[in-house]
Amino acid sequence: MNVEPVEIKKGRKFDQVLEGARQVFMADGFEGASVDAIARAARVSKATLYSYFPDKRHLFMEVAKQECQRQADAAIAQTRMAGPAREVLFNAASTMVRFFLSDLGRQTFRIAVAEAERFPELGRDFYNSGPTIARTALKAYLADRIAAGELAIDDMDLAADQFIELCKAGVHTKMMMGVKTDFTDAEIARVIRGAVETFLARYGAAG
Amino acid sequence: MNVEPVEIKKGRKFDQVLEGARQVFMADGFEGASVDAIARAARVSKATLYSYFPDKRHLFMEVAKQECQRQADAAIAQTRMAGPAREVLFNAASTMVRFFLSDLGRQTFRIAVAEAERFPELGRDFYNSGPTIARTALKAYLADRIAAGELAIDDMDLAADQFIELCKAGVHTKMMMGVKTDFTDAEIARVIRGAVETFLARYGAAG
DNA sequence: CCGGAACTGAACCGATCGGTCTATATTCGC
DNA sequence: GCGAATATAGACCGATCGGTTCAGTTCCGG
Repeated sequence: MNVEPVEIKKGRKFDQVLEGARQVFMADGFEGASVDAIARAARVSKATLYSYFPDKRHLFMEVAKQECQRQADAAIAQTRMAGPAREVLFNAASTMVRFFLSDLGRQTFRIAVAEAERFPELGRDFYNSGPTIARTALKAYLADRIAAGELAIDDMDLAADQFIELCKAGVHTKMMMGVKTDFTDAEIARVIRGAVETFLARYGAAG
Repeated sequence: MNVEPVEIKKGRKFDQVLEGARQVFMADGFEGASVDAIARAARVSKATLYSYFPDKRHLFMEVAKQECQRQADAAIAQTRMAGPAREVLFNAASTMVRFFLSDLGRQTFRIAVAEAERFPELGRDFYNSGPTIARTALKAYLADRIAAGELAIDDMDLAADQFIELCKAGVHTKMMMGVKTDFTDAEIARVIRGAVETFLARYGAAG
């Protein structure tokens, strides 16, 4: 009876390989990452690496998929989705903006966009594990507040997408193109407040 | 007496090279494009190509810069920036959304994001020739409507960025990640209307 | 402590790529 | 039509990369 019932994959260094690959892929992208560099980072021989994965592409896909799940879980756990709209939306916006601007968020987005054409299914996985999760959670909350009479929304899908997009205003594109990489708390707060205010101006159930 | 008085750069095939490079770079990105493929597309020998540009990197930068200028000019010429807010914003949103969703817009954005880390100055050039132009024009118009009493905006930079971002709601990320690549006119119209409505709900000078 | 599975490191392979070079051919000003 | 500038095709080079192979070493359950 094995203490570790998992480990379906045979081999001791499996996790090492994935972790090394994660580091190098996230830092250098798919093309930029060499298999030798990954093997080095994982402190594993190339032969071992290739005993787990048939090729570089599959290794990348595995890392990407795993990374998506990790992000989605973290994001969901972090945000409390109950209570008055202004406060909850503020927290949600805060979480989103800070994720967009984090190293992880930046690298993930960059890789997803850059590799989506090479790996069609990868883009879909990224999207469904990231934006879709946030959107679904947000929509559920919005429905709740509509029922509570606090919001009035005709097109919930559009509203959710607009809110997410508003959280990028002025910072996301700038960062993705390297124009500005560091933002002060004041700058971030401005974007967050602006997103919430604009969203509520449109969808708040004004008297 | 030459019919073509231009050709400041020495060499007859200069434009051919740039045009070929444009095609291949836009189709395959920086890494994906091989110099041989570019020479082939330009119907020029590699030696000729290298007589104009010291290396692949410089060639790419030149193409990128030129492409940015072309886009900015087209966008500005296309949009009429005068008159009532709802109508002008509708037109502006229409132009922006359709550019985002065009092949050119998609490829440009993808390359800018993918290569911004490798070429820091490239990202800046892209941004300053693209989003900045749109933002500046938009801000000028907004100022005009504020003076006319039609809009009330405290933070014009944020407002302009929000409007641009609203034009991406639900379509841009989806397309960049390959989740959905074709959009019906109805879907596009929905995003445009939504952007204008939300923007005006927040910034319209309500009675 | 044995035997087999897992791992190693490094050499190796074939392909691709960016870039150079050369010998020849074409163009163009004068 | 001459001579210089420019263009050509393609061989070539060195480097890198993904992936394989192999002889030897380490690990681990029984």
